[in-house]
Amino acid sequence: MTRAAGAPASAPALARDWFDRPATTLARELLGCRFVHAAPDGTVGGLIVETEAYRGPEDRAAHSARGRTPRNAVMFGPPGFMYVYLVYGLHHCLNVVAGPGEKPEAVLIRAIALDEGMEIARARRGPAVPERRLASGPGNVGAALGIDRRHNGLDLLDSPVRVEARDFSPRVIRGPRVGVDYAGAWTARPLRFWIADDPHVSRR
DNA sequence: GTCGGGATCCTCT
DNA sequence: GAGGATCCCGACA
Repeated sequence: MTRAAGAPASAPALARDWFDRPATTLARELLGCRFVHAAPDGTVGGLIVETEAYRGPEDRAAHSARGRTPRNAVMFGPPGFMYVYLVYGLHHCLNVVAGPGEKPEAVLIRAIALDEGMEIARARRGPAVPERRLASGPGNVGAALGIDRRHNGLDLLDSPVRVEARDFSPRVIRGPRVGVDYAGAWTARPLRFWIADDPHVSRR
């Protein structure tokens, strides 16, 4: 992956239509896009390098599999919104709601290669954490970017959190998702996507 | 109201 | 590789 060092280039935020497609497609297309959170204590952002697609109600691993609830209601809304939830009572996982239309699909952001606000991320994660692990793994992404349940339901087109178009085409590898052993036939489906040879990917 | 489980991560062995 | 941390959510009574 090649990209100029130093200050990240500014790219236009993506339009609603861009998010309006199945999670499998969106999970691929999000790789290489910049994810940015302009928090009150500073801006942290970087390139998305690892994602997982969670399909509609038929996907037993997806939170939408058991129907609409107060927690997962955002998934049942329009695409381009954030779905944030707490797992294991500790970690906030960050999803982008996909389409098509209001089909309850979403893409989990599993790893980001930070290129902005590294010192802020380190302050949140701890001084001993190596750079490549600052936002590697879904729980770490939430921690590094300062995302929690207060961000659930935010519009990526109109909030301090946004996604910017990518300016290159990464080489993408796909494989089974992580931590969904309970999902029957869906466990082995290759719905996890990552950029080949990127050191920030959580499980290589 | 109660209870069991979970889209994780880190430390220790 | 194993196990603990930690608490919200959803199912059920």
